[in-house]
Amino acid sequence: MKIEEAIQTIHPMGLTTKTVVNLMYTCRAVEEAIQEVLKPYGLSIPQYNVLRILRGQKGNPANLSTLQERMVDKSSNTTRLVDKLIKKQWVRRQVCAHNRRKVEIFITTQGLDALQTLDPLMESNNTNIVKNFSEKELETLNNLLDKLRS
Amino acid sequence: MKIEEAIQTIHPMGLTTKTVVNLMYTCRAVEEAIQEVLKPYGLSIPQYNVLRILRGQKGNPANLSTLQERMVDKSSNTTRLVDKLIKKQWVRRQVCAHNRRKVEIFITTQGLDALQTLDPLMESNNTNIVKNFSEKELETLNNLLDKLRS
DNA sequence: GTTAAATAATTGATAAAATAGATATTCTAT
DNA sequence: ATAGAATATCTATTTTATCAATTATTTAAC
Repeated sequence: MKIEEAIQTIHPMGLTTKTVVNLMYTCRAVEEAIQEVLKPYGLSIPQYNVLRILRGQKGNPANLSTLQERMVDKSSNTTRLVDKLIKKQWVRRQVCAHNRRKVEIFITTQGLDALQTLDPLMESNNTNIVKNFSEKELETLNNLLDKLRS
Repeated sequence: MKIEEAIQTIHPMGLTTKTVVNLMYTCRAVEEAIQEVLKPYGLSIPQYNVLRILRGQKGNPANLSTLQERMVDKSSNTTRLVDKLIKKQWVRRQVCAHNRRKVEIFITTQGLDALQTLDPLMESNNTNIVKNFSEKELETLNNLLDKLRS
């Protein structure tokens, strides 16, 4: 469905505005699908994102500021977000020995287990989202998105 | 900047996952820029979106459910969102005469004025976002986004 | 016509997120 | 060694979002 049809706009938008609206609208649609996958596990998208970053550390901890830098959604209070994950026992927090302003955050075994359960669900969800795309189209889309941020 | 670089991922992602992450990351970047434009006016993106929909009605009111359908971000409580706009005196609400379960929402003159002030700011922000794109590239991007939702 | 089901919106209770300001620690320059 | 700036995180507050339950009205069935 074309974006004008999707949001039922009466008056045609300029190509520029249309592109921005389309990006946001499409992103929401994708996020809704992801949220559905995460919901049974009581995880929000930013929380899942943090777990993924921590797993990527391969045993090394990450500071709060490192997490913040790498997060897709940089907004909000990362301390609180991590609090929630600690409550679920999926991550662990300890003060950094070398710089006591810093805090080191580790993913726990239980956190890794949760991710492992989610991996195939996420993978199949993502695959489903792009199911109509050729590899070339995906490359094109990625390049255009990269360009939009430059 | 390529997406892997932007989020500093150590391990390369599959093309599928990469595309989904890229979409979300790029959307956040665009939204941040828009929020900066709206911030001085005390407007959130969904609130702005509602004002735009109401202006599109050209004097005709919209029901809450209509707003919800057309909103880019369908989440959240539309009643309360409209409450905020009423408090700012940018919209007006009245019970629908034909179907008293329904409510009719109108944009006020002050709301139209606010939008008119915002129009050039938004336009130039959007133009800036897509400044490196040819018309053809924009068409391609829109088509790919449309396809992603299908 | 009266009851039951369906629709439209609101309200209330939690939970989550955003923002600004405060606290603690380290670094730098004197 | 100490004051001031910079860094890193945390806390408190406000705002938004989520979800279920409630109210009000209309439609449909009998």
